[in-house]
Amino acid sequence: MVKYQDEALDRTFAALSDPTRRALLARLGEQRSLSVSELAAPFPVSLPAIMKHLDVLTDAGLIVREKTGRTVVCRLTARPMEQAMNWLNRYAQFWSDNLDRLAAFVEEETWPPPPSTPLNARQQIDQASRSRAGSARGRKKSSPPGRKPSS
Amino acid sequence: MVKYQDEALDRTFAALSDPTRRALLARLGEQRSLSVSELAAPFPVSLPAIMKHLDVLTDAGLIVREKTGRTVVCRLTARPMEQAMNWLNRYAQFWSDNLDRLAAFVEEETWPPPPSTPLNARQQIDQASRSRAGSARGRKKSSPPGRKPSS
DNA sequence: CTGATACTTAACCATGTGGTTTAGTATAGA
DNA sequence: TCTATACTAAACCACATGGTTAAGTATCAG
Repeated sequence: MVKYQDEALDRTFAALSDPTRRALLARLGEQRSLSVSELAAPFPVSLPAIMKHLDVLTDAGLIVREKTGRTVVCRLTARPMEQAMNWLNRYAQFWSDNLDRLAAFVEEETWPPPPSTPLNARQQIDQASRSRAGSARGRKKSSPPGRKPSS
Repeated sequence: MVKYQDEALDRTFAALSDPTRRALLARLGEQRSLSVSELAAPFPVSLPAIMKHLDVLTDAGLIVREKTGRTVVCRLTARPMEQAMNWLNRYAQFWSDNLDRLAAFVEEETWPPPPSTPLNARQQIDQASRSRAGSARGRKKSSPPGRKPSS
């Protein structure tokens, strides 16, 4: 039943797992619509390589392409991203919960400084993620208000 | 500079792109700690196959394994998930923004019926996506923008 | 018509992924 | 000590991925 969603998630996460593709999406996020060659220009790989990435993104439903004359412009679509977000959100509090227990010995690592946290979009989302956002980065942080799910 | 993060995202998204691995994570979310064989039991694949999945998850930093005697238990860690969330969040409104412009002709597609909308997490997100959420699943069957490759 | 531009297809290659079976190591228990 | 249990390692396979080069096809500009 939830199978279609499942496959959509597969493709979405798989599509997002490549830095080139994430960069492509990011550019489309800023420019809203770019031709294939404009899109490909900044990357050090061949056009066909970019084409394949665009195929993957199209396949995942993350972008659409429309041809006008001989040029093809790409634009973002959002639904799959949403699904991905939903999946992550669904388990978010479980993770934060576990994180608290693990925090002790996982808190080393090589993290770069808080990277801009650029958008206000964060504000909406933060309502859902604050509970762990705090504990995860600023560890220490006593038990977050997040509810204890199991047991 | 942001390179480490980048690779971490690669691995995180890649790890999440497999349904078996998502299911493993989900179970760990509910049980908090399970042995390798307990973890593997419900799945129709061989133990070594599960082992490989666990390798991938470990590699992505999504779980940790600790050995006690001859059994190995797995637990979740949360940071990579957070990063993934952050990445998605960062672009969330760009997408919804673009989606609004696209809504018109993207509203076909083959999406399954509104599937349970399981968590309240959705409510927060909806603030960002509502505007298109409605129009997006109208499903009207116009011209499928899905690529017409040949000819 | 000619040629450049914009994209697509095809063929190929190296590597990675998800799975198998088979064999191994290590610990718990009789 | 012997054996079952719990996990790991190795070798192999089919197929997907990310890249290449080279050869199309289609459209716009002269």
